[in-house]
Amino acid sequence: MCITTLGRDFGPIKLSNALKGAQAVKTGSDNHPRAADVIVAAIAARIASGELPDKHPLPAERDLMQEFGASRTVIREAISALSNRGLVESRPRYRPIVRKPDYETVLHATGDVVRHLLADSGGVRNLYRSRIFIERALVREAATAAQKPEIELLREALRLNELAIPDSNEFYRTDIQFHGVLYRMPKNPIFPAVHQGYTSWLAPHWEKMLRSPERNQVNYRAHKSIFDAIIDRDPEAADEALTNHLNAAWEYVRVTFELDE
Amino acid sequence: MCITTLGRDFGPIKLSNALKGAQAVKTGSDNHPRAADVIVAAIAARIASGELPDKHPLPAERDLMQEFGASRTVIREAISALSNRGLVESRPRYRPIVRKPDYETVLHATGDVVRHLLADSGGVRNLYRSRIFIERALVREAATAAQKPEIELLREALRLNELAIPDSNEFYRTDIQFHGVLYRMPKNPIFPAVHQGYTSWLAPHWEKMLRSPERNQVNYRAHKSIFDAIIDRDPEAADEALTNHLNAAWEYVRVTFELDE
DNA sequence: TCCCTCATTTTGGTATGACCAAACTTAGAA
DNA sequence: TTCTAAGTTTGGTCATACCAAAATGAGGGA
Repeated sequence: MCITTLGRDFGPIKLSNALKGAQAVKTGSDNHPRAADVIVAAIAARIASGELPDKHPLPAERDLMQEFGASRTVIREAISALSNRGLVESRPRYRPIVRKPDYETVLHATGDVVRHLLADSGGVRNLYRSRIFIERALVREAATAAQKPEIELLREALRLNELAIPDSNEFYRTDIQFHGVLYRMPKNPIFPAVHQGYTSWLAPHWEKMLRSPERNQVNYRAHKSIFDAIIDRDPEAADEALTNHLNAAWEYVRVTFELDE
Repeated sequence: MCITTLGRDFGPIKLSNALKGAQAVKTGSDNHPRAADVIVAAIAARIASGELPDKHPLPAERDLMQEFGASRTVIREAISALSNRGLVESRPRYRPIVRKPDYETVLHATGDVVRHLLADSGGVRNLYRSRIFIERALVREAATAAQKPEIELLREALRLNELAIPDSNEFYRTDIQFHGVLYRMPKNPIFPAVHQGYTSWLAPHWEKMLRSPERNQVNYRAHKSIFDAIIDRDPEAADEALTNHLNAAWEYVRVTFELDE
């Protein structure tokens, strides 16, 4: 049992200043001598080196505190930081899972902040405009340099999209897939990650939109004309088709949400 | 004074299961009934609403614990989370400063993870390739639709770049500025943020590279040909000039660091 | 023998309370 | 009035404790 005074610790104790400056040679960073940071760095290094393999659980907090000679408070703070940075994935009562970062992780970690940025309509608009910008470049590239296998992937995605016209949910899914093929064409893992970012960040707006086989039909035709322009090796036409398609979609969202511009 | 047993708390207590499920109606989220999350959300909301204005300090931890009726542990965890997400900026011993997120904040918050991704040469290459991809689209856009004021900005940046040829450090800076004008042209805050991401992430590689007035001269001429193509309204030429410029730069880095491909 | 159930042990989530040192505030000296 | 020193917050850290859910293991039924 523990018998203590109930008072808080607002009583200052004045025997300080004796051995000042001897505490933190740890971080090296000028302005961040936090103990947790060292641990974050150490664990991050282990993850990077593969010593803590992907998908494996982190050691127990109580083990870590022994290992690093730190209090549980600090360990938890470190784990929290790792989690927020996306290096580990921590569900509420489970062992945090190591997650070697990939570009999707980065996007995922930022998701929250981005959602904040989208609070005002201008944010959504900017994000969407950037998406148009990227995709225009993607279809141009596709029209210029797409190889047969990629074309076939796109054709297949288009076919599935057509089949899904009657089912709006399925159409939504295949729609994303179709655009996803575009993002995979440059064979650069960054682009699919960006695509996932776009779809997940814009999803709240898109999903609330009313859908219908008629709308789906319109969108499918847009996809088809993009595809046709690509196999025709006509970047200008592809660019224009894509631009029209996405602008029309934006217009639809704009009206639905009664945004300003 | 406090008289306690020295043993840790590994003694399990077995009178559980009685009032289970009565702890956390708070978060609403299925899998994250963490107390800290509620507080994070609450504070984040205040920041978004402007109740906690940008650049103002957060309330003291001890005040927050009263306000939310939570322990200091939880408050700290919440603040740590906010900090990692870039919503507040916390220097070691100072009051955390509220920081309304912008796109640069997002990039900044991810910086660490991205640096991890760049550990292997493939990461750098992918990032750089994505940069080429974006900038190609940017110069195309510029050549197609740039207005006079923007052209003048670009001209000025080019002029400063030329003046800086003898001074490699200055040249490096004006080089970045020149490209920066390109990123600002679409009038979308996302692009400058991306540009900053590129420059800061790639900086470790670029800065170590040996520079010389001769190299600067080459790069300046590349910038000039890009600029010329833009004022000629020739997207193809601009695209090609930019591609050559960045590929040459990559080649230079590749050789310097003896990367694989 | 194998699967399911239940008791036991770990382990994450949270709360207290305490102490230090650096930042902040303020009152008094120059 | 300005500078300085004392006093007061306040962030960083530690140690301890308890709860409840997850993980584990032992025993019983199919």
